[in-house]
Amino acid sequence: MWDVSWRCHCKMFKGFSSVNIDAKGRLAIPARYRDQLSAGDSSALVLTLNPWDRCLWLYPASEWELIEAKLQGLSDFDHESRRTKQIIRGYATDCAFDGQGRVLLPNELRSFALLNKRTAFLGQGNKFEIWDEVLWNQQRDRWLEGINDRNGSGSAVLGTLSL
Amino acid sequence: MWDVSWRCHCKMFKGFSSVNIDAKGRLAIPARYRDQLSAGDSSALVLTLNPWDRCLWLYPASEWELIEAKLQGLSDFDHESRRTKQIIRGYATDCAFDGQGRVLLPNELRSFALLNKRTAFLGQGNKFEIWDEVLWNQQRDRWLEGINDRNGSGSAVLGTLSL
DNA sequence: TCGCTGGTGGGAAAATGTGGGGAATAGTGG
DNA sequence: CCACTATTCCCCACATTTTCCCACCAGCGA
Repeated sequence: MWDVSWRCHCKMFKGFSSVNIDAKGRLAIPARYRDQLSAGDSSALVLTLNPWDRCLWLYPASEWELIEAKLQGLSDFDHESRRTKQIIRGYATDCAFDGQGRVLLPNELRSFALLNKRTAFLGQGNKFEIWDEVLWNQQRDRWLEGINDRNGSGSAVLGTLSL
Repeated sequence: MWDVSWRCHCKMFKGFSSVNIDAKGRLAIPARYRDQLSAGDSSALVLTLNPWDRCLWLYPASEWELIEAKLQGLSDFDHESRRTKQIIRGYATDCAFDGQGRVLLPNELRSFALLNKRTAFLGQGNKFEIWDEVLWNQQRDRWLEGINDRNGSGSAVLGTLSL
């Protein structure tokens, strides 16, 4: 059995940025994240699909190692696990940013996530999520509306959450 | 399972202040809170949105760590949990105050909370809430009017509360 | 009245976002 | 195997935004 459970990392990514993808398909990483992402010397990044949402995930290479290990541990006999592995690993792409701190998004990934120009860039703990901005706003608003309706009846998970 | 349950903190924030946001989007933190907020040396703060109301939350960085830990514990396989993480973490923004004790509110957050100039600044235990003043007054009045109707029938949660 | 503290405004330097040219590389077909 | 095309990469230059800092005003207590 594998035990690549969650570790405490110095830095968790968080925060929202509205960024543009230029005509060449380059996405400018907000400057405040660049140091964290290129941990030390290597500016190696891994870009892949989010298996649950129409968006991309961007990992620093060091974090990706852990994901890779976790995937390794998933059984091939379980249909769900097999698909997850295939998607996440199958579309994982090495990338790095250029002198201006931009990464070139491969066409396949860009079209999967329906990315055009206006793009939402979200810190999500060990990774970043990259959404088409319109799509992201829709998701967010739907959730925010829903959360009030669910109030009281609330979900089991969130019912106990005190923020 | 995580057990980051509620702890007793030295200081709980409370109290109301009416503040202005200037033309550059800077909010002046009332001076009496500054020492508490910048616990010791670090003036690090985290600003995010309140998922239940149209207002912002301002945490001292140390408090945010606890929230971060709670979010970390939520599973990615549960849809509801995933959204919660995405929203709260996705909009969490590091900030700090400048030499004059002001914080710059990111545009995204300011427009989410419909903030203009007149702003209500409310101590809420481990955090502050930042409301558009008009909106806050409306919410408050509506609540105060409604509470008479609810008397007796009351909510299950509040039913047991003795103040 | 003076001096202090807290709130407000704004200017200028520095950092960041954006576009695009052209060399290098990879991919394609004859 | 070569030539041609398309893509990727790396660099420079410019416009804009952000950040930092200084100056001012208003209120309060001594």
